[in-house]
This record gives sequence, C-alpha cells and structure tokens, in this order.
Amino acid sequence: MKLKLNPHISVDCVIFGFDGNQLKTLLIKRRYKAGEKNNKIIYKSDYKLPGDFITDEEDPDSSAYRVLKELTGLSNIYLKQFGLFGEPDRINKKHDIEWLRETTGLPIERVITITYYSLIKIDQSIRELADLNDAIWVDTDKTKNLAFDHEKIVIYGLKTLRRKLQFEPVGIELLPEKFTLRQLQLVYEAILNRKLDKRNFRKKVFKANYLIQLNERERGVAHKPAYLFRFDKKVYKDSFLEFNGFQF
Amino acid sequence: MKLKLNPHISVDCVIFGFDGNQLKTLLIKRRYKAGEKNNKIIYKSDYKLPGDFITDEEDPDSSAYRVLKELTGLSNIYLKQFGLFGEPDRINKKHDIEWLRETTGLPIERVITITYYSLIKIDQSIRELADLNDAIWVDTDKTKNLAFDHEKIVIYGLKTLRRKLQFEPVGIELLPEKFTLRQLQLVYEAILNRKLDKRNFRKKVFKANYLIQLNERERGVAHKPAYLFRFDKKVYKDSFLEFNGFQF
DNA sequence: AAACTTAGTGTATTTATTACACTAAGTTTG
DNA sequence: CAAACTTAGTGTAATAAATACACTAAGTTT
Repeated sequence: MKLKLNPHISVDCVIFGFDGNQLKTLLIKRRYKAGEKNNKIIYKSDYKLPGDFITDEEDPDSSAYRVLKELTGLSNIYLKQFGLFGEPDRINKKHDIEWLRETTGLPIERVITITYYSLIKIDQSIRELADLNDAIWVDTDKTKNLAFDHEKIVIYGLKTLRRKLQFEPVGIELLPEKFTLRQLQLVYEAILNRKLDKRNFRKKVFKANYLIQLNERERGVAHKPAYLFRFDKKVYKDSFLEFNGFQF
Repeated sequence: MKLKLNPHISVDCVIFGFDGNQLKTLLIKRRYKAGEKNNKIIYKSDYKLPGDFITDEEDPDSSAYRVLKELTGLSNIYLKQFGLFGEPDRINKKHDIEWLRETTGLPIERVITITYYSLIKIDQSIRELADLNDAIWVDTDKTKNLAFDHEKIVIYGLKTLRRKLQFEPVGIELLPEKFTLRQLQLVYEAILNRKLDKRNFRKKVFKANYLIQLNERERGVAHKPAYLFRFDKKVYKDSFLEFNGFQF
C-alpha cells in the first residue's frame, strides 16, 4: 500500500448578490509578497474568493456557513455545495503557496477545496460589512485575475446556478421579502444574462403557485406602481416534492 | 485563528452495473473485529463501497479511476463525482475506526470522502474479477446494512443518476456496443424503477439522433428479432452542446 | 400447426413554449 | 397643468412536446 498523505481541506464560497441590476460576486482583497528588489519586499494585491480551512470539529457545510457569517453577518443564507477542486497542482504559484503558509502558520503542501455558492440580497448593511472586511462586490462577468484557481470556481459556480434556476426559483433568494415581478424578472435576466419576455415570464412564475400577491404596491416610482409579491416557501416545497422528472 | 487540522481524504465509488435485467451495485466484503469473548476475537463481515484514500500525487478523480481499474480491470469508464460526505462524526462506530487504522496503518481521526458513481456493463469477465476481489454485485435497491455511511452514499448516487438520465443518455454506458431498443428501455426502467411506454420511449430516443440503426438483427431469441443499434458519441456531444436550458 | 413472445408502428388529446402589442397609472418635465 | 415618459398589466394564436393507447409481423417453442 502506498503511503497516504492527508492534504488540507478548505471551503471557498462564490457569494452571489443582486443590487437590483447586476449579478455581483463578493471578493476579498489579498496582499501578498510578489518578490524582492534592492533588498525591499515588493507587495502586490489581488482578489480571492471568501474561504477558509475547515477546522477540526467542522462539517464542510458548517465551515462555509461560518465564512459567510463572518463576512455578511447573516445566518440562514442560501448555500449549496457545487464542486470540489483538488488537483495536486491547483495551487502552484510560489507566491500563493507562500501566502498560505504565512497566513495559516502551517506547512501546507496541497489544498483540496470544497466549493459553495450562496445567494444574498445586497443592502446597505451588507455593503458596509464588505467595506470593513476589505471585500468588494464585483460584476460577476468581470471577475478576472483572481488568486489561485478562483476564476475557474466562479465560472463553474455560475454555471451551476444557471442550471439550478431552470428548475427551482432560487432567484427569490436575491430579493427582499416583498418584491415586484419586474424585480424578479431582472434577477432571472441577470443570472441568465439574457432578456426574457415579460408575458411569458409572468405566465411561467404564476403557474407554479408559490408567489403570493400582496394588497400593496410599490411607491415613489415614476411609472405605474406594481403590486408587491412574496414567496410562499411552504407551497414551493410541497410542489417541488411532486416533481419526479419526466415520463416517457 | 483556530488551529486547523487536515483530515484524511478518500474516494468512494458507487459502481452501477446492468446485467440485462436489474440495476446492480458493486460491493466489497469487509472483515472486521466485532469484539472479544473468552479471550477470543470475534470477527464479523459486512459490505462496503469500493474506495481508497487518495495518495499524495493524486487528483481525486484519478484516485477514483484507480479504484475502478483495480476492481474491474477497465479504464475509460464513465465516472462522475456527485458529492462529498464530511461530517466530523460520519465515521463513529468503534469497529469502523479500528478497521481504518489497521488497514491503513495511519492514526486516522476523521475521513472526508468524495463520492463518485460509475456505469459499467456487467459481463462474464467483470463477474470473475468481482469474485477474485471478494466483491459482489447486489441489486441496487437491496444494498442494506453497509459499512460506514455507505448506504446513504448509494441512495444519493442513485438519485443523482436518475436526475442525470433525464437529460443525458447515460444509460448507454450500461450496454454493450450493439444493443436493441428493448435493452435500452430495460436500462432506463431499471434505473428509474418504473415501466415506460414502448412507443413513447422510441419516439423520445429517436428524436435525439445519436442512435444509429445497424444492418443487423439480434439472433437466437424466441421472438421476432430486433434490429441492433449503436450509439454515436460524436452526434450526441454536438447536440448536447446546443442545449442551453429553457427560454421563458 | 398452434401457441408464444417481443418487434415495430401512428394518431389523437393534452400540455408547454414561444412570439407578439396595446391600454393603464403613476411621475417628471416644460 | 398638459404633455411626455416609464413601466404595469393583460391574451391569443402557432408550434412543439408529452402522453395514452392496440394491432400486425416475425421469429422460436411446443
């Protein structure tokens, strides 16, 4: 039997947010040693996904929840595992390995990371917290030049979200309690990155009957105010259980 | 910063096979110390999923391929990662921990396992190899009382396979090069565990045009012989690329 | 030769998807 | 305060997909 090594395990979270307009991703600023010149260490910075190593007593899921809680102050967020990145050389740049060793104080050789995506409503308090943590919300389609292999992780996470959206109304998670159908459609359009037909969209979301129309309209908009809706989680869950795939 | 531990990482494979009739799963016999009585060690046995720890230089995927190769002699098998099981106490029975420590010679505390499912055609040579390795093919719906949390893994793997089958013709992987439509339908029925309508099934699989009818019929059957078909992987791949989800 | 078994085929009904345009009700602007 | 502006809210017709359903054909076995 070959000698077995145990690599370190981390979680990385692709935290998607919606600001009413664009799908955003939360990134953390990272300062690292890029080299040395004339006896002076040169520092550079880039951005990485929020993540951490899982601790001794932790479930990977709990670990991801912890990272989220630290960054957003929120519990009870939508969070789903979507993949695992574990090639032995996925962390191969000298400055990346060094950075890991310095920040953890551990002789890290290899990291396998479990990836999650998460959906949250961006509001003022979330924005402020991001600032405090040296984090920024970036348009999802503009997340380039990330640390490690995090760009690949974002791309794969977005793909997963898009597929999921075809079957489950996860877009709801990106909106406040009460929302208009226009807002909901904008979420779908932001995630799928294409325009949808308004009438067909409304037909579609009404057919599933988890949208409850409220006796209340939006206010202060420069056009006919739309009715507000809320999402009935119970109805959704019951109807989702019925889904059993196609029949030939 | 809390102290971070690095747990051991394994892969476990739910290897689905089809014997022309039933969906089967490959299980490995495990002999373990169940206790002691009158100074005599009592041994018991049960079944577990094929799996192993990932080695130093290995990708999790490569590790799963290695396990499969060792058990079936085959490379180029259909293999997909479908999950990760990592609660700190997922291995909690005394005899399970002991068994791990003895078989590996490592002071194992905790194992996070990456799970794969695989699809293979059961033929005579595969059956013989299973015998040699103390492995058995069990009806998938009868895989009970497995070691560790492997029962849960099988259930989740089957669920994943069923979902996948709705969108991709993975059933093909369970059949020989040339097959009849009846065989293909039996595969679908075995995986989904329900009867399908013959005419609708044929309509469905013909619409996607990755089935090539051969100029050859089955032989030696006590009824009208059916035409044989083969699967055109290229056509399938091209058409699958077109799939971009629904339009609202 | 009769019984048996599975192959192979079409149609009608229902449901889902898509494409498409106007009036209503507010706010802003000149 | 009237006109311009903006988004809300609505229905229908055409096409495509899903489903339910029954008989004849061609071999083998008895």
